[in-house]
Amino acid sequence: MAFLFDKITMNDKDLLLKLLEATTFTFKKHTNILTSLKKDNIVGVVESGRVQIIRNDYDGNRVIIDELNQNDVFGTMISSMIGDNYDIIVKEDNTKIIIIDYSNITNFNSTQYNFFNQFIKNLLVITTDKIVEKNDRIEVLTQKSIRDKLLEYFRIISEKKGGKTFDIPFSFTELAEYLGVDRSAMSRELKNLKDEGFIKVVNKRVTLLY
Amino acid sequence: MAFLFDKITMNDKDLLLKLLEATTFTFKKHTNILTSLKKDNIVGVVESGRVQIIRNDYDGNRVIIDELNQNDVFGTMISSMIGDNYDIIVKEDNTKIIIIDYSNITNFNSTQYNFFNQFIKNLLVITTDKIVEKNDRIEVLTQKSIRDKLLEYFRIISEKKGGKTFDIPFSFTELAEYLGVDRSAMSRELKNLKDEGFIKVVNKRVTLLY
DNA sequence: TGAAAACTGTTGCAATTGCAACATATTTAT
DNA sequence: ATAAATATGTTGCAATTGCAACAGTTTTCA
Repeated sequence: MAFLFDKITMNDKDLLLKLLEATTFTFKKHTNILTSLKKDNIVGVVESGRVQIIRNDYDGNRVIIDELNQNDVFGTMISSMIGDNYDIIVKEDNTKIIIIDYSNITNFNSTQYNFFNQFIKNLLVITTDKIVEKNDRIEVLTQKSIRDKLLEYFRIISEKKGGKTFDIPFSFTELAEYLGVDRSAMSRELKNLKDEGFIKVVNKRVTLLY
Repeated sequence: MAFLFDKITMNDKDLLLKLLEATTFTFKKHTNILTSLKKDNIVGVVESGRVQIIRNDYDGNRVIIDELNQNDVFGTMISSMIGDNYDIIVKEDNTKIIIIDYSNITNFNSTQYNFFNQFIKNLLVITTDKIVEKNDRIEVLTQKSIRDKLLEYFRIISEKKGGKTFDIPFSFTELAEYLGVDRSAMSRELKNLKDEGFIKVVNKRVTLLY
């Protein structure tokens, strides 16, 4: 997995964060990070813990837009979220987040600091990886039936892990949100897939039987 | 809109493209670019013309993953597409595409070339913009009904344009693919929205009446 | 220009889905 | 340890949707 401070020494990282005026925050579980931020165009790095980017529909539906663990990077589009029913919710106590003002990155004059170049290259790799992830999800979401959404989702995970057995990194409630379908309807369709012998499900472990 | 060669002089651009061993191709309409490429991890820039990134389902459904016009950037995840039913289809005659090997960008040592830094910053901005676009589409796709998908899609366009009237940049056939729904069912729901007085549609011009 | 291809609008119908409303089970927080 | 909060599994039912099959229109291109 791409890491934002790859190929940058510890010392250079510290200097870089100072030059970019980065700040580290520690959050309690359930905190909504957005309300704690002053700037609206930032890059966030999860130093430890876990957060989710959520959108709440006008009609009460939740959508998990992103799920972020240690070393994951988010942000740079926060400005488009403010006042638009987005939440960035901390899912673990003592989650530590590094916040960098995005304009400090794009305006940074790197001629004197070699490692900045590596930093921005890393950031580029991470954002392109993220596009691939989004494309995967779009592929899943454009399937027409719940069955096809599940099978497409399983196919993609299975392909990544390189095997017919894998763990779902979600609760079933969250999986339904990820797929954009009703939880109970998904539950029913999972049962159908099991009964018809397409898959085996034990806890969060799925095995494709075809 | 972010432009890959922003703040880079014409001369520097030419030098940059030479240093990155970029190649320009000219394609005829209907060409599938992927089959013409040797490398599988590239950045493409549409110099002129129009292309679409399409995925064909196993069951014959098309999904428009991306739609690219002049100056748009694509690629960097092509490797994950090969053999996975993706097509990059040229939609206009004489479409010109600049192809850059992605590894030439990440491995480039920029200490001697100042403008490379600007280039990679531009690329970063473009990819983050693209993430915002993907998030928009995900938001649309996670709506549960065709009606809500349409309204959410209209809401986002309307918000961008800053007005209740706007043009749909798709054919209706393509819009249905973008929304991941059946074309005729979408057609029916559009009619319902019109009949119920929520929207007005003249050709590709939509007006929100609420 | 003229034929072929692509797009659009419409409708009946069967299949799928969301929703609501439960009962249990599991996890979290004090 | 216990109460509260979340998550899970299930089902009936009404509403929505995909699909198929048309006819008519517009666009493409040789």
